[in-house]
Amino acid sequence: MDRERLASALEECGLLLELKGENPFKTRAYANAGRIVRALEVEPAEWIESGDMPKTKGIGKALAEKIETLVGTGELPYLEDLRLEVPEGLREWLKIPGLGPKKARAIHLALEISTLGELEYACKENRLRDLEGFGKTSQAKILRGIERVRSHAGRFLQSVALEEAERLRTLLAAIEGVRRVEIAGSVRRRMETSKDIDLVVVAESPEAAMDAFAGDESVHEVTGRGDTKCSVVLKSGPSADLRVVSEAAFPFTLMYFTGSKDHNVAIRARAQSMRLKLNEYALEPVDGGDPPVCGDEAAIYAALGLAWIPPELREDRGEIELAEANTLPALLEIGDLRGVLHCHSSWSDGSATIEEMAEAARERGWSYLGLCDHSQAAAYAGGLDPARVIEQHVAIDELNARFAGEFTVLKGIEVDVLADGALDFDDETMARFDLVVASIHSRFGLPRDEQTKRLRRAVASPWVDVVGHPTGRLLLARDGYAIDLRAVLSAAVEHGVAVEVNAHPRRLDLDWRELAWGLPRGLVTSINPDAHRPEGLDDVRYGVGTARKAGVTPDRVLNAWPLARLQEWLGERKARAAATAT
DNA sequence: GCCGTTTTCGGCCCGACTGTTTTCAGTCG
Repeated sequence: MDRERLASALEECGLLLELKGENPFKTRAYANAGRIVRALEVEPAEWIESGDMPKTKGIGKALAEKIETLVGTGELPYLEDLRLEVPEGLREWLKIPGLGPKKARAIHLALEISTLGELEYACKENRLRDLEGFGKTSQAKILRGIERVRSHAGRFLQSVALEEAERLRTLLAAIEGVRRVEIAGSVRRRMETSKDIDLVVVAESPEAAMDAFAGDESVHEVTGRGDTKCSVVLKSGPSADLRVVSEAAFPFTLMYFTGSKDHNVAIRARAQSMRLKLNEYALEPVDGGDPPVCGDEAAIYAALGLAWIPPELREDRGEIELAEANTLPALLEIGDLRGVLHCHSSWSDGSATIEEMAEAARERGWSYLGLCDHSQAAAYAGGLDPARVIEQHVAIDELNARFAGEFTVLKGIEVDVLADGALDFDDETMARFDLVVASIHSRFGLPRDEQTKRLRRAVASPWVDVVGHPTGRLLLARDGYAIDLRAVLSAAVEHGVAVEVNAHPRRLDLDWRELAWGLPRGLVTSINPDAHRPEGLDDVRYGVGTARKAGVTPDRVLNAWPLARLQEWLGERKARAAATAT
């Protein structure tokens, strides 16, 4: 049993206990255990064998026993029983805004229904309206919520959420009397997907700020409004919350609503241990006395004996300890990028010429572009055969001659990894490239062992410099193929191969959690836009967000290196590969 | 369920908002 499956099983226990109406702290203990497992550095079996498992904070006697059973037998009778007790459809109800475990349970018991469809029907039949604790308004709200669950599954890509958040920030900043406005929440932390958008403002007239926010034409519906908070649903799908606070409270509110929840809990516990109380308005001594003056987030962290923690790292994954020791990484910034690798042109499935792509990269201040069109096996994408490769290289040589050293197009390829792990070209053709990205585009359904073996074999090929979108996931659409990713990452480290962070907002693959696992083991990455048109180059911003979440510093990113260093690295690899091939 | 330098029971982060209620429980972040 791997970490993911163990964590899911524990979290499912927590969820089912919640729906059963158990002690909320008990349910939290299971959810917490799930999080602990997901953040493990080792496989569960090793965790148990080493004897560390029962010693882990948050794992007591009961959880230790259940984890041993799960890992040992692959099953947990306790969970099986819970599943029988709680109908499956009930879990879906929790995605409906305003419907939590207590109310879901109350409806289930009173009306003896348990699916989304039944709930919808019950609302339309006015059966919720007459239930104790419910009414006409909440029935209508639940009905709208069901539609929302169906149409959007409740989460949105970072690209959608960030774009909307930035537009709203601009809108609010332009209002007279608005002194400060910032994006908070998971968008600020650059999560790969977000449920909603959070904004915090300081305004001379909160009314005016909320009026502008609620009245904007992008707003579909105003779902709540009080003295300090206004909630809306946007036409584009996400909901957005605006909070208006005083100048003095601003940094506290910003920090609070940036989260993550786990980070906040840990920070509050730290404050408590220092006899301080932290909330979204202030930091105050428990025993009275003057609260420390905090004009910005950095001052709040400083008052808690910590260095300022970049929002992307606030996930309670060790960042607080680093901040305490003042050893937080100097994270990659978008301005650190010197070029991009892995882009397509009209030679395969891109929509722009090589020159147009190169010019677009130049306009963005970069000095090189790794052109990696598809190889022949990707026939659906117009993959190049060996003859077309030679033609393309002539075209690139001509273009580079015109750039006269001011800009360089690298002769790359996104070579298909065939089902058995072999590359899509023979050594003669492979030897022609400056840069090789190896990706899987077919046979996603292979068994986990075979898929792992396949990609490990590709990583071990001396021609390969970078692994492309290593899991093949499409966010909110398709899970990645079954693979032992950490085995692949370990192989990449062993062979000095980089693993890309595919920056397409639908991919963000490699996942930041796995990248964070690889970094202390020596993993090198590359922020690859995988652009199929010039504007696609701007997707690197999402990849940079992902890299920052993982704690990536510029020295670990191929395309943050100056061209000379990159070429030296690629040249050495190619020389070794050529020697092996003969 | 877990935890413990006030330790084996009693607390576990905490405040705003909503919709239902005449004083509050549930949800959310």
